[in-house]
Amino acid sequence: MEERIKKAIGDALLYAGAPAGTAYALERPPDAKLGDYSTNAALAAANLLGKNPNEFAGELARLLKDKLGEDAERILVAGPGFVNITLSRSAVALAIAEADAAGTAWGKGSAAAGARVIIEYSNPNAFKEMHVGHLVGSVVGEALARLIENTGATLARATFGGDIGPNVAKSLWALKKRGVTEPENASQIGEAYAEGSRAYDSDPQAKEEIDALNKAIYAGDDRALMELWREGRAVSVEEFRRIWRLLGTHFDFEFFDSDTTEIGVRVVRDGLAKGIFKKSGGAVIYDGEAKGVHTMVFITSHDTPTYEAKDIGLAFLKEERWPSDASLIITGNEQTGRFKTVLAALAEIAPLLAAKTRHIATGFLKLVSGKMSSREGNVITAAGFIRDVTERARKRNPDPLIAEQVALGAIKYMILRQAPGSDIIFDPEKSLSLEGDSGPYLQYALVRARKILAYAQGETGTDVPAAPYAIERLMVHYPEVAARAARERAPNLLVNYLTELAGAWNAFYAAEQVLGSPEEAYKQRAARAFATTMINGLTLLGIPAPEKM
RNA sequence: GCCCCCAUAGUUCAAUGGACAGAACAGCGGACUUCUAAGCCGUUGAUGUAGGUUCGAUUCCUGCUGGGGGCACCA
Repeated sequence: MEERIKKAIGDALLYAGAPAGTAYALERPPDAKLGDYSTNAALAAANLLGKNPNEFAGELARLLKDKLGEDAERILVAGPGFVNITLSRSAVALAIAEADAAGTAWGKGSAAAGARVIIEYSNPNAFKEMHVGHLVGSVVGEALARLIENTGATLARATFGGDIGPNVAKSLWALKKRGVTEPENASQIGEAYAEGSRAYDSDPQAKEEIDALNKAIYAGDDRALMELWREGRAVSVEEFRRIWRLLGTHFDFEFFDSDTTEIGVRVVRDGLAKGIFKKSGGAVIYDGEAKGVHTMVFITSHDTPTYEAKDIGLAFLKEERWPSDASLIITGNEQTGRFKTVLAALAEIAPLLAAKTRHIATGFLKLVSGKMSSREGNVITAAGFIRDVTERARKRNPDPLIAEQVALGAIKYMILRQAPGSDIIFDPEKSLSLEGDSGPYLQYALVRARKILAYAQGETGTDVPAAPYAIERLMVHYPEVAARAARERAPNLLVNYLTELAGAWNAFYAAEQVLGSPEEAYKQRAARAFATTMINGLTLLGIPAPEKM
């Protein structure tokens, strides 16, 4: 529908003498009473042509009436020169029939058809537990992956975990001290990390031992140590996979630090020879000040690579394993500055690779009670958080499977409702609430529609209402919203839309009887289209669509 | 010290340079033997501050105030 209108506007603008490629917006008017679509095309073109906006809008409206024919019921000029289009009931009915018939294909786009996109997210570090912060990246990354896939792109999901470096040494040091040779579970390793961190900061001798361990891990010669390292890593990764499964995500590539050090060091040394990097105090640095980014160390004076060198290595490794047209990296916003430096350096080493790589920051998850830190051992782990919310959801849903779907819906909604990048503040008590503007609100609206459809026995009433219901007119916009959320990498646009859609459905549900009504057939189709739209939308966000609640 | 981000109802969040700044929670007031209450309807309440650009600024620019993050051998 959107495309048809865009084409009509484009043709009308050309006919009216506006320059080709005049930029304008086609959007939903602020009030549904004004119509289904609104454009500022007349304002934009009149400006360029030096004409009176209102007169030009009138001209555009007449031309559009001609072009759109029976699709438009009303085309009016409003305000400073907006042209508002109200769809005819046949055009709305057509869109609803399309939604109903298309099923899971409803809302699928083709804007990125044929493109290969690799997206990196979640990025937990082995030898630590995943905390609620990782939940943000995992949820946002998966939603973006699905949104982009929905526009026709071929997608690869990648995650990049730290499995080497001082943090790992801290954990191994404590495990060794406890005499552990075969780590049993992730929380044991998480505790060891906290213990090692504390010792590193307070005990000079421990610090020395840990630094030595770190070098030994890079060297890889100590067989017993490497065995413990492998075991510990395996236990960590197994737990990560369990949580990813729970969250409905999976990875085509699980990269580790240890995979990227060699290639990273090689590329940086090569760049050093070309003058891209500099030696400074024995370290290899990228002097970013001239480019307005932070100067950072890539290879330390102890000859070990920093995360920056590993990120460079990873960029090459990804390209080698899965050549792409676009590469997205999702991390917490505290890494924004670091990625500016890494991408500035990469732009000098491999301009094409850098040009297609984009860093996307997610917000920090903050507790009302203060910042969390795995170093201080007062983390809320991802697994523990999900468990708590699920427990809470069980009060209303004895079925553990549904409780889990509701809990995950609540958590994901909380994360995805905000514009990506802004911090998420939550009061554990409040965000556990399943009421109001929330995931369960969307899920519940869907369940109500499913209930009606399940009760339905045939279709008796065949009357057609005089005007389309608000819920129908809202559904027409679903494909545009899904496309825009993908284009702008902003899942919150879809979340907001679905919330509005659920509200419109609930209002319809309260005001209209479906089963046994004179318009039963018509209303059943609207209910089916709503269920289809909601299921597809929730699926794109990675929010479960329960059968019952 | 330098760099980046942010500031919107009491609270948590929305708002491509456009129309009357939207929701939700909390508050206040309603409807209801229903396919219906995790719901529905009504209502009170906000753009930190001083300028600038624009026909039009929450949005762009500058100063100020307040908050967060980052800044060479950590990740």
